[in-house]
Formats: sequence, C-alpha cells, structure tokens
Amino acid sequence: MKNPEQTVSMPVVRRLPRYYRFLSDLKKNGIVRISSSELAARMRLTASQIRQDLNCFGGFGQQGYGYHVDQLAGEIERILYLDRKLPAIMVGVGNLGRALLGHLSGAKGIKLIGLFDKAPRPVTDIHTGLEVMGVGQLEDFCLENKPVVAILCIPGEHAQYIARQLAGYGIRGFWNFSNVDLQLPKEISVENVHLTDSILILGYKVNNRQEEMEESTGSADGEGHEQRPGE
Amino acid sequence: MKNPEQTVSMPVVRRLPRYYRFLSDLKKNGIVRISSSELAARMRLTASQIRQDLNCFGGFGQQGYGYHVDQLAGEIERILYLDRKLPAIMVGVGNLGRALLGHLSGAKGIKLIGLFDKAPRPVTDIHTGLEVMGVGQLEDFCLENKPVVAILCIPGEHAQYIARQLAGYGIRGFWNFSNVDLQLPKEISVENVHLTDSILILGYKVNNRQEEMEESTGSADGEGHEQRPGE
DNA sequence: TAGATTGTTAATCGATTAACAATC
DNA sequence: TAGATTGTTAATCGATTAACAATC
Repeated sequence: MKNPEQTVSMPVVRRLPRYYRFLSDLKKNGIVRISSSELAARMRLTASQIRQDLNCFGGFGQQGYGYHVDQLAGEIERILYLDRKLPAIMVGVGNLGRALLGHLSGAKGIKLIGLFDKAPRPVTDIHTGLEVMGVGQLEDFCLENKPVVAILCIPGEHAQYIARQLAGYGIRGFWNFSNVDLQLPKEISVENVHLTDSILILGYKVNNRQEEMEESTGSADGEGHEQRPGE
Repeated sequence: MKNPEQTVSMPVVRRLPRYYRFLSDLKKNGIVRISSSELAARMRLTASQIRQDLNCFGGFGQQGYGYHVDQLAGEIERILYLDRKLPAIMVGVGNLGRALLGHLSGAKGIKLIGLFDKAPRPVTDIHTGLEVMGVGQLEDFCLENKPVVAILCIPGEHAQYIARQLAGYGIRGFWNFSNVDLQLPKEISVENVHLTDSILILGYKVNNRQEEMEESTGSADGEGHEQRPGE
C-alpha cells in the first residue's frame, strides 16, 4: 500500500468492483498477464486512469511487463476487504428483500445473520436458513450479535426512523433500497440503490437521445422511422 | 428551456430525480415557495449547485422570491418526460424480476407491456396482468409492439447476447440488473443497477472508515469498543 | 541491451462553488 | 423603494488525461 494516509476518492472506489469483475473474468479465461492499455481497451477506460487508480493503493505492476492478472485480482480483493465478511441484517423481507437473499447467499464480503420484518413469519429462508423475526426484536438481536451492516428493504416512510434506531444499535453501514435519502451521522456509511431514480434517469436518456436524433436528422419527416443500430 | 442545443451533463441529469423527490415532498407538505438556499439545506447541496442545475433547463425561479414548489416540480416532470410512458419489456422474470414488477406498476415514465423468460409460465402477473412468454417470442413481439426499453433481470452469461438481439429488435434503452457491462452501440442507453458492485462499495466504505477510526483513536486499545453515534 | 510498460508528475478538462449584477 | 434571491459569470477545486523518466 502506497499512501496509507491519504484517503482515496469515491470515483476511484466506485470503479474497484468493476476492475475486480474484469480481472476475475480474465483469470477465468486463463489470461495471466495484462497491460494497462489492453485492460483499458476492454473496459473502455484510458490506460492512464487505470494506472492512476491502481497506484492509489500501491505499485502492483511491473515495468515492461504489465500486471499479473491473478496477483492484481488478489490485491483488489484485499483492498475491498473480501477476506472478511461483515455481519449483516436485512430489515424488510418483502418481494425485493427475498429476491436479494438469493444474490447475497453467494456474495463476498458480507454474511446475513438476521432477517426482520414488521410481520414476522416463522418461514425459514431457503438460502440462509434464517427465520424472519419481528422488528421488535431488533434491539436485543443487535446488542447480542453485533451486526455491522443493515439492508433496508422497507418503504420510505419508515426507513429514516428505522435507520436512526439501527444506528443507535451499532449499525455502521446501510444498503438502502428505500426511496429516501437517509439523514445519519457522517461516520455512518450509506450506499443507496434508488430504483425509482434509476429508471427515471434511463427514461430521460432514452427520450433525450431520441429528441437529439430527430433534431439532427431534420425531424420533419413525419413518420415513425425504425432504427436498427448496426454492430 | 434555455439552451436547447447544449447537452446537459450526466451529473446534473442524475440529480434530477432527487430534486423531483424533494419537491414532491415539499408539495405534499403544503410548502408553496422555496429558495435555493432553503432547498440546499434540506438536500445537503449548495444553493449555487441547485441554481446552476436548474438553469441548464431554464430560468424557473423569480428574483427576490425563490421558486414556486408546484411549478418547479412540474417543470422537472416535463424535463424527465414524465408525461409520456415508455413501453417496456422485462426479460428474466425470476425472483428479482418479480420483485421489480411491484415497483414498476406505480412507476411514472414507463409502462410494462411484456414479460419474457427462458421458462415461460402461463402465470399471469398480479400487478400487470401480463403473462410470461418465452424468449423465443421476443422478436415477433418486439416487431409488433415496439417496446423501447428492456429490463434485463437475467444472469450475466446471457445478458450480452440477449441485449444485442434486443437492440436489433429496436430496443433503445436497457435497465440492466445483470452483473456485466453491456457492449452496445453508443446510440443505445444503458442504466446499470450493479447490485454486487454496490454491496462491495458499501463494504469498502464500512471497513475503511473503521480502519480510519482505529488509526485516529490510537488503535492499540485492545477491545471492541462500541460506538453509538449521537444525533 | 533494446523494447515495453509502469509509476508519477504535469497539463487539461469538467464540475462545483463563490460572487455579484440584474431584477422581482 | 429596500430587501431578497435569482441567473450568470468568474474562480476554485478535483478528476481525468497526457507525457515521460524510471525500470523491468
């Protein structure tokens, strides 16, 4: 690690999982060595950016050679702390929550240790083997089992209240699927998955691009012209 | 609209749904008027940024007064094209896909018109009233019904292939839940929801903050010290 | 050694913030 | 009118890209 003092910027951190995915893929394909420019071409980034990003954490390459795929993947695993598993609880086990359970069972870096819902059910989750407890049991459970991460799959109306509560019980990170922005002390981390925002952004991009194209093609052609993008 | 020519930057576009959420909330609370600085305080942004962002699309405020909440919300609705509904299909109706159906039934800007899965089921979706077709029917369906957006809830291994295919059938935007980066012609829009990346980022933030705190507090205190953030 | 490619510094670009004249 | 707050230009900040000396 190069500069253990200086904090790494969020844009860089957000690219790490993507690097990790691409490297894992290369590894799977038996590729042993890769240069920053080769990786850049595959990831549609610049070689400069890749070298800059990696050098926030250390000099993992070798001049004249490039990077060992396997070694670099290992370094990123370490940077992302994938050797540990953060104990996590899920609050809100509705359709979305249950869908996430499948994804989480194989996920690195995290381990589900408790499920909670307003309406507790004795139903044992097929993936985790956990049963769904009532939110009333949150405090006792947290104090005893010390989960660090909470996955919030509850409606926006309750999210802020529950989050505050959980922060008080020692939760330090929220994976927030509710459609609100949680207001929490700054030492608490939040990663939002704002599905509604996301689809609105896509809609904007699609509609907007359409408009642009109509402008540039002279627009006044009257009828719905198909476009079949090549490649 | 101020500068219909100049394209708006993505950071600005990505903030629009959030503005829309906050304004809808203010409206719901009966607040009629708001200044950029008041809104900035609520959203934890700078007043400058808000004024800059809005002015990409037009001068919606009034000097000495601020912004009409209701009117501004309406403008953003229009900017996001929420008066239209893009016809959309879902490909992959597993746990995650089904969970999204609930979210989409009330969503603005989009309307589901078809569901597809490798294993078609005659099961009619409770929200949409649509039944699940086989992927084999995609081409015919698209050519006939001209969906514009595809929601991809399929495993990464198939996503690239299906996406190319769909692009050929006229799909212009992808809401991509598969854990791969789709390579598509640049005129096609993609909005990724990379859940695995997202949880890794959260894990990094939590672990990293923990490390920082241990450094600053002198670290060598031995035992798991509780932290209960106030406020 | 010569060739390739990194690590790193410097230059550029773009986004955010500050400042203030315009104006309601 | 005086006060408030915008729209907009200028300054700052940060992130990306380019360049190149170091080095494998």
